[in-house]
Amino acid sequence: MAELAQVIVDVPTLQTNRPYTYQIPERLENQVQVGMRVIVPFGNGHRKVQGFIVGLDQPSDYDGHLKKITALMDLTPVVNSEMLALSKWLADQTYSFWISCLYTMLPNALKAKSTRVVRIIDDIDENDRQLLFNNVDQLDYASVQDHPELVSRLLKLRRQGKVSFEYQVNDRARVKTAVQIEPALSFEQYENLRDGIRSNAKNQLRLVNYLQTIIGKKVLLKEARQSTGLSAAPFTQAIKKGWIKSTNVEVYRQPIGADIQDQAARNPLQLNSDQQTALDQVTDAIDQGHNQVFLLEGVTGSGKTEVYLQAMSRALKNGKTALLMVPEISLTPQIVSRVRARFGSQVAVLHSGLSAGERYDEWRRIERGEARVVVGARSAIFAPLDNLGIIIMDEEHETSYKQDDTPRYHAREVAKWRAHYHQAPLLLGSATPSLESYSRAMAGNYQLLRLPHRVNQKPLPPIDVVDMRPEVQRRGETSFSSELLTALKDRLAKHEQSILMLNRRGFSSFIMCRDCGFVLKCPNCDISLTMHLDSHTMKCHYCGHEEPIPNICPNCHSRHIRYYGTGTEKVMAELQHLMPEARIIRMDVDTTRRKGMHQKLLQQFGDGQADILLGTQMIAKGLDFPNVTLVGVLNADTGLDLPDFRASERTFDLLSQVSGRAGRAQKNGQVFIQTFNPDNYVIKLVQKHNYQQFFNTEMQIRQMASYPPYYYTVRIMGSHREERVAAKMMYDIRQELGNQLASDTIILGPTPRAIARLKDRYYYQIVIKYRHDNKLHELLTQIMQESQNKYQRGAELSIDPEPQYFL
DNA sequence: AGCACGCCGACT
DNA sequence: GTCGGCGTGCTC
Repeated sequence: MAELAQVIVDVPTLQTNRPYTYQIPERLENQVQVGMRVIVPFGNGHRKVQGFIVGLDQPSDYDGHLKKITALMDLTPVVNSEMLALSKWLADQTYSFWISCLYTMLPNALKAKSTRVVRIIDDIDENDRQLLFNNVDQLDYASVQDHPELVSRLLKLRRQGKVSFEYQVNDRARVKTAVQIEPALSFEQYENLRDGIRSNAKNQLRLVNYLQTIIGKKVLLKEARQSTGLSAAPFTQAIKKGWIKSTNVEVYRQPIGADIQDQAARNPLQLNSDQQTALDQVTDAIDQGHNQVFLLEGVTGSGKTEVYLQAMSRALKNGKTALLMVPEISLTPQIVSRVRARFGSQVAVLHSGLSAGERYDEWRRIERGEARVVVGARSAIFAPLDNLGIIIMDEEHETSYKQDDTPRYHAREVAKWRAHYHQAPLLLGSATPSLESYSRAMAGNYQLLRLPHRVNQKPLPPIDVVDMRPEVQRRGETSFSSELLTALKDRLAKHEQSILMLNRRGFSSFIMCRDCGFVLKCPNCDISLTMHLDSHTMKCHYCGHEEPIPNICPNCHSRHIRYYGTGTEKVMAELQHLMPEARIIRMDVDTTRRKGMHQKLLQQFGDGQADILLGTQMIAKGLDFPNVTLVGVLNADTGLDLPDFRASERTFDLLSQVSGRAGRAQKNGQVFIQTFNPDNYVIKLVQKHNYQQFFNTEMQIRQMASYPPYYYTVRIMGSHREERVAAKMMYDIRQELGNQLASDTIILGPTPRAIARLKDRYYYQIVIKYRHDNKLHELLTQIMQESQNKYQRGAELSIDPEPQYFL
């Protein structure tokens, strides 16, 4: 029997980021297992905290007094051995706390809330008793903690031994239960009963009739009431009289819409030859348990989803499970209902709209093996599926798969880890693959699969690039070229719909000439400079280069150089003025902030309640409206000149995706892209629908500038309330790195971040670009470890591997 | 994070 | 001379 347990405690700090050894009390000896949650005393005050058992009876060189585990929180482990290993790997890879990784992988309901309670243990002054405790002998610490004078009184009383501070850990993981009933008597016995019931006791008679129909079955009380139309009272009576047996059973919370299925999608569709070829390769890997990565490059409308569904179906047939990842924004009811139609009740869906309880229930269905198919957004990569047969990641290039909160993991990397663990294939799908993935496919590390044709046999819509420079010169400031306006009016007359996208990325931070399209760039890095209004300078966030804000364009000497950007509100007003009779729906962060609004607005547009959908990037993804025949991009440039080496790639993705929204069904579509840079290679290649050539061009640029995928990158961020402390820390780190890294490793910075001061802290960063550097990871881990003691108090350090933005 | 220990200013 | 300020270090 195990006597000692290694526990990771819920204290997310550097110094406590390791297992602590606890004694297992005898009464728990037979129950403890690795992966269970526990409550343990921690620290001087013996305060109670939640923890996870990560090992049993492992040797420890700690020779102090060992405390005992207070309680077990679970009957079965909530973290299996795969997840335990994954959490450890994740903490190491992302330089974050083990405990944070464990919580990231689990539903929120499993993170206990702890409370402090102050209790009177000896006679205290009557005044104090009245004032502090309101004449009861117990007090919730949270209610006084913001009143320093009350807190100090309490601390004094504690020193005198008159009150004690106690800690409670409250598990929030609530299992929902419902009453289930079962007939307790036989058919004949109910017949006999009936004779004894007064004929005007209609409800009782109806109940007996009903019970006779469900003999041998168990039914939820709620359902029984629905079928009989009876209130709860007759059932309660019947239970008392022994006519019915009742039990409490566990039920799952049903998210709204969980029963919606797209009936038309129930059966597999006939695949075209491209789809079939792709599927065959994937199913081979599934059958053979081959841990291979596939990259499925398929233009918009090429039927990738059907390939996913049939691959998942194969995994299930082999007795395995399947995981489909979709970006949150594309996780629409349409796609979910399609998966449900194919796989029925075996499907669990994980998305951000679920309540904590619903998410916990879906998680348990997966964990117990009741749901063998999981569809979900980023965090679904941690779904506790056992025996995975395939992992699919749709829109693999989407930046939302990596986010900026710790642990800073990329879902694609976690997917690779899990696919390897299960010896299963990983299928990455996209119309515009990330350069990282595509270059791996080119190098033969990934198997490339291609779907170059749309399933409806229609060509991709023609794209007109509209040069806005003469337009603005002729007509003054406007968001609409005459071409686009004419086309919009034409659709309105034909009762067809249009989508207009306003690209707002990078909104106001860079400067562009309205006459020639010139953008100020860094002479060292070839990256747009960012405007800093506080210092009245243009700064490069890579190398720190700085110059004054120009008044006239250095290229054409025009005075129309200014920061660039327009809001949807303003465009909406202009459009309404130009086309007073058009019905317009505006979609941006403001109009979709309320939960469910996003879906509702799309629904309205889909139902034909508006002629034009005007929105930001969020309208580019996954929408499929057959009546949309016109797509307009109002300002294609905005994203192009962001001070970000991925700006071109993102713009190419975005413009390609939004273009794919036109002409999805029978009617032909058309696309207008308005730009001040009509000669830019990104715009030109979007126009030609030529991903391949975009890839080649962009790769050359990346190679010349030593960016990914030629180099790996890491960003180190340091902050402090005082600027010079933050700067000093980062220069020290730079020094320490300098002498120890590989010769072709490039260290950029330290530079102040774009938002150098945030929440009264100053931020500095170092960016490291490297090819092979076997010392780097270890060195960074060490720097992180040491940072606590080495640098001034109040200094914070974080490390972001492969950051999405360098801003 | 939260608590104790420890060393300096304004009070009975 | 003491109460309590928050800087520093530790939690099995």
